[in-house]
Amino acid sequence: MAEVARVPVLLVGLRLGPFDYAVPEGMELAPGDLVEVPLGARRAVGIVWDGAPGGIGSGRLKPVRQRLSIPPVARPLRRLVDWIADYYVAAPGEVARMLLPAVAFAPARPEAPVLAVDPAASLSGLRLERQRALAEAARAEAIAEPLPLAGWARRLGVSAARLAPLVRAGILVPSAAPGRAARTSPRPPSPPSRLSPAQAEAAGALRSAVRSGGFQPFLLDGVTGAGKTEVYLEAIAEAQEAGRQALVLLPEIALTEAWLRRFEARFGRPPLQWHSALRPAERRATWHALARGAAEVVVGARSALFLPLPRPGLIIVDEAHDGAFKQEEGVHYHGRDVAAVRARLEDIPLVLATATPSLETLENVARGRYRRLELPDRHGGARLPDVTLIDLTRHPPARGRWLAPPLVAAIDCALAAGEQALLFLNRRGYAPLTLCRACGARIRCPDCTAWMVEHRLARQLRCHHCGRTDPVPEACPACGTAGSLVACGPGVERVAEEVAARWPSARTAIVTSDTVRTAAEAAALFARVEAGEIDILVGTQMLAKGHDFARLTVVGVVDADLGLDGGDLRAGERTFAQLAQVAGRAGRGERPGRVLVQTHQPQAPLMQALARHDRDSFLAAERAARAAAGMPPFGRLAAVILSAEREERLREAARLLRRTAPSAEGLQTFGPAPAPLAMLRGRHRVRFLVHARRGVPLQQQLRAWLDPLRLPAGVRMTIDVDPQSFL
DNA sequence: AGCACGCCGACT
DNA sequence: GTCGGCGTGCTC
Repeated sequence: MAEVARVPVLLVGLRLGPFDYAVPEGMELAPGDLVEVPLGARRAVGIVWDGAPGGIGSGRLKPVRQRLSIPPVARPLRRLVDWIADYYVAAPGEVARMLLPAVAFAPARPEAPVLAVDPAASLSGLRLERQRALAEAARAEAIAEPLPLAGWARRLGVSAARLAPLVRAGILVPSAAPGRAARTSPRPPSPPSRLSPAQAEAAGALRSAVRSGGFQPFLLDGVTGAGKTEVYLEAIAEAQEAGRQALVLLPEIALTEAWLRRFEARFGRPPLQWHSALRPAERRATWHALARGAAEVVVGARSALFLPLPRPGLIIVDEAHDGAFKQEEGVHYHGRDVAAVRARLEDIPLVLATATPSLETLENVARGRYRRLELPDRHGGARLPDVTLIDLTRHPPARGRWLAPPLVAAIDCALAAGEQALLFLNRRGYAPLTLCRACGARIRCPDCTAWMVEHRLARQLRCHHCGRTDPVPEACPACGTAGSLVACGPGVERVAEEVAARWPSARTAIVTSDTVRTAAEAAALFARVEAGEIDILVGTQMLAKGHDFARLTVVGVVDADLGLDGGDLRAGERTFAQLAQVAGRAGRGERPGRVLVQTHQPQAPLMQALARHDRDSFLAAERAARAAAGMPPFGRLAAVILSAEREERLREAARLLRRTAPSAEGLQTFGPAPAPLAMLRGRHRVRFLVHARRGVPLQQQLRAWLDPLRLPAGVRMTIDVDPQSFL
């Protein structure tokens, strides 16, 4: 009997396979093709995978049902799936789901025809006065670029139906220049902004790397305000000139208005965007435009790493130190590291841009794997701000207040000079803790090991871990005493309250994920800041990133010690980066900036290094400590977190893991320890931590340990290789 | 991840 | 006497 042709198929979204399927007579399948296959009683979507099929008996083979008309998954992306599954100890089918967003399955919609005003057309075909007025208005718009009908309707403030007579009368005519092609076709870029010698040198190195191609990783290392963006925009220009696509990753795309404006200033049009706030139609258009190679530049959050790029030329990770690149749900991956692997698999240059590189990245530089390009000075002659440490033990704020006298004085000065100030406190809400004066009870989340945080503006108590919200109670829920609840400690809302009391005429804005939810809101806010309509900004880390406010001269850090408790491996590194970033918002324009840092430990090396702008000596000390302890990047960690609703099931699972835990040469397993969030969303959690010396095959050990285990029902296991946060 | 199969409590 | 709870196992 003739052997049936078979292919391995990776089942998308399933922790299975690849499975073999029979290829029906007359169907042509190549690796990367998307197919629909039968799976038990249901149907599943799969990707034809590479390599030899498995050896399952041909009697059990089922045939592929159909080949889907979706652009196939290119080989570098297939290898990326394999790499991620292997490195992060995940199922390849689960990883594969990340490259097929739902919109990939919706066919690209045909482009709406675009219309332009025919200047020669006569208005005599219009009978009604209001139609003629509309036609005049359309002419007056004198829009160079043709728009689809809906675009004209928006522009003129009428419904699309009211424009129909104008189309019939030949005033709005189909245009030969299609809108989308006009937006994406190569156009000579405007002359680059003037670059400093250091910028020009870095840009030259990047341009030549893009020109020659090949995997070449760079660290673009420049102080805040050094003009890193302008440098890598030159590399993007080079990619465009070579007809290649560029991918730019930013930590929080919703706040990239300023970035988009700089891009548009350089290239004359915006790039495509990819982030969670996109509407489905935009998503679909973007995905398909990239897949068919029509678009040149896409900027996005970490999920943009998995977009199809048939002609890739360059990957940039901006603010590469940022913790937001680490995915903490589902497949735990680090966007920065996956970007590096994708660049290697695509054989193209990679640029990590940051003022505060991670120790991991610096180690790659030290070992000669990454090339460092340095921008030591601020752009345009601006100086780095003066950083003053305020010793809170010597200059305590008044009781119930949070701003120490020296910081108040500095803000007084700035306001008197018509300048702006920023107060940074990485704590949302009004107060992190509410307690009862009568009985001492503290209000906690019933589902998490966490306090409920008062949000006074929203009149709610919120759990920042599970999203639970409760009304603020009138009486203590424990003892019933009315009016006994008091707010403890400051959040941004409380600092803003103090600001309002102290500077009643100052215009203040609170900037957190609660108050600024969308890109449009962020854009509107930052426009007001630039127009001088805001005097004092009070906000969380959202304010620390990338913004460039020319009239902002004073930055106050309300509590610099906040990130340091908790015994996290990277607490120091992260705190330094965050404070250096927020400090970097001061004095970016012509006026010099001042940063005032409130701390209880001004003598701590971290604070001293911050005050002296001496990043490198701080990092050298951190590096030495990590090396001595064999901690990353001089050794590796993986966390295994078990969670269950029923505590006894969790204990049972923990005992099982403990009993079977690997201990090999250079490998140690610690735990079970209660996870720092011992309860999250109603599930109990414990954590194991595996430490491996350099060169020990960590993932192999994890698989050998965990794959054969049969966990008790209801117990979930999460593996986090290279954990960044220790929650 | 689904979905079927299978073995023990409250209903028509 | 059945409906249904979810624990267990399987899917090329």
